[in-house]
Amino acid sequence: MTNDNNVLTQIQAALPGLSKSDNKIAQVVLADPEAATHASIALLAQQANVSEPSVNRFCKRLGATGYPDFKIWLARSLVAGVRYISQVVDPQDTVATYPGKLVDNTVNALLLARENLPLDILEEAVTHLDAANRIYFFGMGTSAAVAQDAEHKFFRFQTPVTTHTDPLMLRMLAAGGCQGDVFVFISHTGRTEAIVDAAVLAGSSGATIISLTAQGSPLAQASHCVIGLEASENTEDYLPMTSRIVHLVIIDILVTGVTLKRGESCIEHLARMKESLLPTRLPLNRKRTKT
Amino acid sequence: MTNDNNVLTQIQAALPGLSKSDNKIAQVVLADPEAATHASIALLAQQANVSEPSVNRFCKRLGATGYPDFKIWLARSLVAGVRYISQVVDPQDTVATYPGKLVDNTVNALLLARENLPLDILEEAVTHLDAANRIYFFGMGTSAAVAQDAEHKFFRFQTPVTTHTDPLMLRMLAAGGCQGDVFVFISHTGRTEAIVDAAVLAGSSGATIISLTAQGSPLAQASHCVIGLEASENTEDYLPMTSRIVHLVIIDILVTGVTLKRGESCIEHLARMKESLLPTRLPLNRKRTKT
DNA sequence: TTCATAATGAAGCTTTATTACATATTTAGA
DNA sequence: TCTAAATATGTAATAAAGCTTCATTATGAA
Repeated sequence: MTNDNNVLTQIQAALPGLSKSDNKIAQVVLADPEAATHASIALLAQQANVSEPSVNRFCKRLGATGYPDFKIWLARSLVAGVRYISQVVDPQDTVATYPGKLVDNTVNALLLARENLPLDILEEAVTHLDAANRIYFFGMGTSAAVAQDAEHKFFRFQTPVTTHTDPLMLRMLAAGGCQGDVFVFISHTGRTEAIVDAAVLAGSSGATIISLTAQGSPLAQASHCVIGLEASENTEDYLPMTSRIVHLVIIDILVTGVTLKRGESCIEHLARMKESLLPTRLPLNRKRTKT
Repeated sequence: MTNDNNVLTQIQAALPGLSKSDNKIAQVVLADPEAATHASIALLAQQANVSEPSVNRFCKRLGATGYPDFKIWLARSLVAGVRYISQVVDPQDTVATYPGKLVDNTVNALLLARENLPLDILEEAVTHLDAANRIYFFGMGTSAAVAQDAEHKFFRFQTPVTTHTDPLMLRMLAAGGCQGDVFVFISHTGRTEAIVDAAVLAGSSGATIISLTAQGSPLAQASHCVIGLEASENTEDYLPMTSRIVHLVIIDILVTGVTLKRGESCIEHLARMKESLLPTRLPLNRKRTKT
């Protein structure tokens, strides 16, 4: 198999340059990939009106070693009934269909991100964050919630952390940055003017600038350490959905990275913090009445 | 196959009651499911030190029609290299391993949630939110970020929305609730005292109480409409990670539900809001220098 | 200990997939 | 427009893989 291990998108991409027989096979597979995983080569050949060797050749051309191997790859492109292709919610959708689509899209975005995780850059970011004297998270709009989540996780380390959304605060803080400060800018588009301006300002202040944003965007260009993500296609029509989820998982990765770097003592510290919350919790299954 | 279409968890669950040979086969499969999907029945039998018919019987006992069918089910339990079983990050992990594990766990949590989406309750929640005169989101700790995200999405509808974390505010707002108010409580554990107290207070105020929390928790018991999620096992050791992601996707579902319910005019409204942000964005790829 | 029951493996059989080769189709050049 | 090479497709034989039957071995209850 090639580096793209999703057979369905691969078939779809190859569709234009396919021969007559291959095209017929592709149609049958795309029409019902689920069924194809259970069909024998004879059945699939019959459904596509081609010979069995044609099916075999089709599989090999796609990079599989043969038909059974192809079926395995195909099965892996179907996640528990999830089509590994982004699905757009449209007005015809009902409660029976759109929730699954939304989950599927999120899962797809995560799987895509997983394949393109920039491990070296993540490691670099972890090193910066671990060594930081002070960490600032900046995000606006949807990314404000991501920044808040990041703060909530990072404040558990001994390093001081703050989160800001006010553009004026951003400018002042950015201008006042110094060696040992780490600024983390979070922006899906990487084109929010206030964020980019602050990043540029911070760039000439001696602070380290990490950004969680779109590859190649103005924000990315203004950063020392870019955790760049491929923008997903058509799923962010009116509200950013999948991108913020991916950002949050990246935050998880950074937090975990710092935790691992600091070792045992840090884990004890985390355990103590968790313990501190116990008195705020009710026992499980104790029904509360009037208070 | 049975109703549980994840072979790995199924094997793990069946492990105790397995015969000697079956156990050996199960060990080999669990040790490297990826490899098992590519192995022939002869190879797998050899690796497990059992005969080929034993492998065949093992597959049938698990509900497959035979070995090839078993391999297909197995492949579907491995999503693009993702093990459909939660993996714990341990101190031996490096940057090459833990990021993938974290993504995998998140994907698994989402797929688990997808299979157990309470569609009728989601629809009910959408109906309440659509009809609300006023919406309040309450969440503390990690759930504060989820609540903020929810506010950021819901404020786009014409309904007034606010988010709060202050326990005193919670109590006052809850006590002052009235018909037409919708309170959305977000809590992973469902046992945060301040949240549960507020929910109980709000319960006798005429307002509608929706909660996004653990099934059967005290918070769930105090709510009219519980979007309950199965707590994931061992992945939330020191920091809540996957649960908040699932909550965010549920928020997406609720937002989308209300959008669909309101129809065309609402989409136009969303488009206008999106358009309003354009002036805050820099053009793509324009490099910023000093500002 | 003995008998019944379940588990396992060996050998042959069936199904399924692959290869080799022949035929048809397309494409490029004269 | 025709011809020749290259490519695509199908037929038939071959090889591989998986399955079934039955004999043997292990296990457990009386």
